[in-house]
Amino acid sequence: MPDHHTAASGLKRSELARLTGCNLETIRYYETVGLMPEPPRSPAGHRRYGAVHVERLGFIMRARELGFSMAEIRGLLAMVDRGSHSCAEVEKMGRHHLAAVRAKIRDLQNIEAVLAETIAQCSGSRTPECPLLEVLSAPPR
Amino acid sequence: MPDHHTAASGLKRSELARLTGCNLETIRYYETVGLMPEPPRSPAGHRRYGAVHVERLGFIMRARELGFSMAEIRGLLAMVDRGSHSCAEVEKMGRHHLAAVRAKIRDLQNIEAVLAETIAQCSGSRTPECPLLEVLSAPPR
DNA sequence: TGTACGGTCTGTAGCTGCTACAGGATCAAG
DNA sequence: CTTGATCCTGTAGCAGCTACAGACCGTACA
Repeated sequence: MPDHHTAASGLKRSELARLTGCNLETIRYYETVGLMPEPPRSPAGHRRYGAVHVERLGFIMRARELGFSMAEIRGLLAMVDRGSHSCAEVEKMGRHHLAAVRAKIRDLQNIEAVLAETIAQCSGSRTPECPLLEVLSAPPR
Repeated sequence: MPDHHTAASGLKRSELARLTGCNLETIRYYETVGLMPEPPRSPAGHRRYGAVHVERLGFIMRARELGFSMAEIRGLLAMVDRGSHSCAEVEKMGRHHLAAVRAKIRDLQNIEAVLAETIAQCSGSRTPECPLLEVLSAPPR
């Protein structure tokens, strides 16, 4: 069997990308901004990733999926690295982010209500002018 | 009475900003990207805005508040300018945008659920490790 | 008339979180 | 040994602004 890359040699960037589902270029981006550690290089200068990098990238991607900003992720990773992460500190960040998410949901729900209401008036198509354009054109009373 | 700016002379940029609540620099930005028309200039090259610009900027700001993208606003403004805007076309854009808003709400609600659930486990603080960090560290099963 | 202070002008760089090239080096298969 | 895929770096672009530098301008006060 073709055992190209042993544990010692490590994964190529494209392999890490496939494995994690992360975009190829995004990996390099995470390295340049310091979220991902710079991996060791092959003699020719090619990146060789290990299990550490797979885990780290997974962490970052899950955090991104939960909407954490890069700055927040940096903070989370720092706590992980320190090892002695106080759960309270992590929880605080989590609560803070949760509040932001809820605020965003409320904003969008307001938008949704206005849009839905306005468009509902539209659908009769009996009205002479377009209600949506009227809402946008009118000063907010 | 100090009638500085008559209808003929027009508003300064800072006045338009104050009047509409729009950021000063943003007005120039909207001009460079073609959302706002270039205003006439005073002999010294200073912008002089009229009622047209006040209305236009209001339209843009209300559309932005409803979450329309610049491209969409460009489309809406084009319809307004054509005058012969088919309400059906506007409605279609509106519905499309509404769908996008609802999708975003759903995404955020999923995030909210995961975060809230995880953090709830946190608050006991009896657990040895932080549940949020565990969720982020664990592969998605 | 001078001068001080603020407003306005332009161009350009920065922000977030990526994505997409160009142009060169390198690797792996045939 | 050649070909094609992959890798490398640096750089520019996207949305939607925001902020600064450095040069003008315009007005109030003395």
